[in-house]
Amino acid sequence: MAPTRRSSSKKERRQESEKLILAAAEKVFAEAGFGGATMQLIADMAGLPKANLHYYFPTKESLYRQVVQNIFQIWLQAADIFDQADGPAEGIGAYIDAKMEISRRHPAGSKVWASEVMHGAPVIQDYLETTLTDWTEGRADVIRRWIAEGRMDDIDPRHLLYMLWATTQHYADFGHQIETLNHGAPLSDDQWSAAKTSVKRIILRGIGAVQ
Amino acid sequence: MAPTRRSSSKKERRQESEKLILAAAEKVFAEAGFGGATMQLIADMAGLPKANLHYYFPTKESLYRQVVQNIFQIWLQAADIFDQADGPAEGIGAYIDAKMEISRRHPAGSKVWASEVMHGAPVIQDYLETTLTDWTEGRADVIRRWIAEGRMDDIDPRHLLYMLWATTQHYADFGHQIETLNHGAPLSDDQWSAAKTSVKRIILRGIGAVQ
DNA sequence: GCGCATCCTGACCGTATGGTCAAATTCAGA
DNA sequence: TCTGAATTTGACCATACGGTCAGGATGCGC
Repeated sequence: MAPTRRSSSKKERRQESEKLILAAAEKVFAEAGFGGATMQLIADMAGLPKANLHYYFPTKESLYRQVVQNIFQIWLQAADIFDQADGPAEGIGAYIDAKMEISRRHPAGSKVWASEVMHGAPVIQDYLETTLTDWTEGRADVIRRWIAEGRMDDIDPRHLLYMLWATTQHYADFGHQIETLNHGAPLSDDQWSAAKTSVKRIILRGIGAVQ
Repeated sequence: MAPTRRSSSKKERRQESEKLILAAAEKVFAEAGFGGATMQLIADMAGLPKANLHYYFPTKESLYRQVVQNIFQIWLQAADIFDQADGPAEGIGAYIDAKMEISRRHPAGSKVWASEVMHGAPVIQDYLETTLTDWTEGRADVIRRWIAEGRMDDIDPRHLLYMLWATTQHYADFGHQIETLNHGAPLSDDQWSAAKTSVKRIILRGIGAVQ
């Protein structure tokens, strides 16, 4: 009745190892890119011998694929907010908040995703064509409904979505540049808050959803 | 009096060779990242033997550095428009147009720049700290003046600039994603035009520079 | 035509990388 | 305590990469 020790079953330990490796891999892939990352570096960051990585993930590419997929999941979750809102000011505002928070808490993931897409999405092209396409069209419909209801200006939903993605992810992907322009210091709580406010204000007023 | 042959002096030929190599390098670095790019690939794309590359550029890093610097120059040139304008609607509008055009005509360069910054700007950190910092502060002053003159709302100039960069460069850096969401086709002339219009409309109204 | 500097390139080298493997270790279940 | 499956790991391998170099080709100035 008590085959579980203090903390872990066999499966749990396996999942923990995978999680540890994936976290290290995300960092290294973000910092060096797929080509610049080495299994040795990831192993060192995870505090494991290199051969152990290949026990859990047979190839570098399979490890990378898993990292990218995990990021994509986080992306999609944050997007649910969009639907639960009943108007553009609330929905898009909450979406901006959520994506800014991801950029702040999960910058490495954002960079890996950006890198993957920039290089032509060699690994997750199928996701772009299926899940992302579906999601985008769904949200575009919501936006079109808002426009039809007169709750915002007549803006092309696609370009609005691109702007939302671009603006929020910029704070993660170009975080280093922003930090440099901030006298070398990471954005403070207040500065992050100001960033969110600025982005929301400009976009929501820009599409005629407020005022 | 006619030491120049049909087309080229010694120096001119050298410059042409360097240009050819730099063009190939930009493409390969954009597609594969610094780590994923190989001198052999660049050589093949330029139609030259690998050893020839090392004659013009001693190391991979020196070649990469040159590519990044060239992109930065194009960036800065486009920014002059900002100053020549006498108000935010005109100045920022023209800046958006210019940067969108660069994203369209020079996507590889934009990707290389994004990749460089995302990886912590190992090669052009000094540019960020000097030239880009100066440029940014100069433009922020212009924006503050416009605000003081009541020609636009009171927006933090930094976050406005980040939004301009993010939005315009997104069309280059995430061009593949945009293409996929456009049923696999590159944006047409009309779609590019619509993109520019959307971006300008949202931002200029968002900051209270028009209407 | 000659001499010299520039330019070009095939062959080569040391290193680092992704990946393999077989032997050692751990550990749940009987 | 015993057994077998899961896990861990140091040593190893083939390959690909950045970079070198010596020798050959080219073309300008005289």
